[in-house]
Amino acid sequence: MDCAENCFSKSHFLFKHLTDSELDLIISHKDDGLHKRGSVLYNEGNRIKGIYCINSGIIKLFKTGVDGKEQILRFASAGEIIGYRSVLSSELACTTSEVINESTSCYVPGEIVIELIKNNGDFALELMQMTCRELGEANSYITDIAQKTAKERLAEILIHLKNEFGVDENDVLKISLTREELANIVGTATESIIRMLSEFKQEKLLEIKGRNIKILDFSSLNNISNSFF
Amino acid sequence: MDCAENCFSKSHFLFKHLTDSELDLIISHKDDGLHKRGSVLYNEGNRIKGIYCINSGIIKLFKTGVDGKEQILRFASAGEIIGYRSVLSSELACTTSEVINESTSCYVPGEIVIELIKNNGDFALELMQMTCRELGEANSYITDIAQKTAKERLAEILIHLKNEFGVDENDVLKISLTREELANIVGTATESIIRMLSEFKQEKLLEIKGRNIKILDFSSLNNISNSFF
DNA sequence: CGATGTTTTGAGAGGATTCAACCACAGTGG
DNA sequence: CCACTGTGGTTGAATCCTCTCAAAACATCG
Repeated sequence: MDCAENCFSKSHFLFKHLTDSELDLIISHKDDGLHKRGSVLYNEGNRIKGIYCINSGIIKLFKTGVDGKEQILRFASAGEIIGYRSVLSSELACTTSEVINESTSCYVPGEIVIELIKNNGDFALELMQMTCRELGEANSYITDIAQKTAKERLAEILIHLKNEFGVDENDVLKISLTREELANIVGTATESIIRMLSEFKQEKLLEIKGRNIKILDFSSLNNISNSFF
Repeated sequence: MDCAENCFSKSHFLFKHLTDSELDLIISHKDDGLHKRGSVLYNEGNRIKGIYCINSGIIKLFKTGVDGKEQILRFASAGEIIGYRSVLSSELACTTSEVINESTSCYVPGEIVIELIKNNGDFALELMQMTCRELGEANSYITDIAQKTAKERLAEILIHLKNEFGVDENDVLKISLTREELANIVGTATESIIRMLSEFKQEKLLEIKGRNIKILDFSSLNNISNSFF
């Protein structure tokens, strides 16, 4: 439950830039928490006062569209931070963050983060780089979703999920999502996901048992996805 | 052609945080340029060494999809800066920037910007806020493009273009785009844009003369767009 | 075991793309 | 001067991809 391992240590890509006293400052103000599947760290539209550093588990970040349909924008797992966008831009939260796999995280008040940005140039720069990378990924996804077919996008997402979360000892994707959640990433209907998954299964690209997905033919899937991984 | 007015002045949202000596530093290293319609500041995949601050005109930023189709991600006009994402994340440019309306801009070497981030906390914070706002917009657009129909998106874009660039004395949108460019924002086919525009025209929502678009019924268009402007 | 949520399958409707042909217009060069 | 060329805009028809709706199978859990 303590975030010292995955977050506030010298091995963390972002917090490694902090001095010992800055680390002490953050640690003395942080607030650990354990969150079960389905619980929400913050809701779209909330005023967020701090950031969350994820120590374990998986969080999904999504927006709610006009008809109430979720659009999943990204996931966050060990070492990643969420909520910083709203804290830094002084805007309301533009996403809801909900736990997918039971998660421990710690909350750090926004003033502390802003203080660190102002006083520690390396920290500021690293945080900026992180934000810029995320923006680059968002731009790519806009292009994909605007131009690719649902099937191409599903193939791409499956590859992405493997790269981001890896596989277990049986080569099964570590992250397991409902069909609806997959649909809410790809931006399509649940039924379409089901049809495409069973199509991939028939073509021997995947093996599926419930929510467990095993990629059998990575390169064919990669070809279908039309991307450059 | 001098960028002192729109960029490097105390009235600029970002550069106002600089001290006089920092402003002098940036001004002594900047490089002004005039760019005609169609000219490209940098291409997707380029390694960018500095940022461009736009003094006048309009630039479109787009990614090129698999089949060579452009996806326009945003526009930049007076006072805005482009290229900073790649400079700060140390990644290759993820977009191409092409001039739509003849533009003057000035180039500032990346090292200067990074130096300023490290040394001036307020500047760093403001730049971060700008990036975070852009990220928020990108997230919204992902949701829109994934969930809305092409018609809803077109209505939304038209409203957006009016809000961002305004209208002239005849109430005509100041930014004029080809049908293809509109299609490349909305994420649809050129023919679809043509059909939808003439549909809007028939319903007396718009008046169209070539590339000049005049919004006659803003609120109906806003209703169609299903958004919260 | 019933109750609830998830997954699956089918059929039909609808939105959007593609392809093709055609027009308008501006610029080029013989 | 006029044919030639290229770009941008328009329209129609056929096709295809996806969505929606509905119903049934399945799973999970208290």
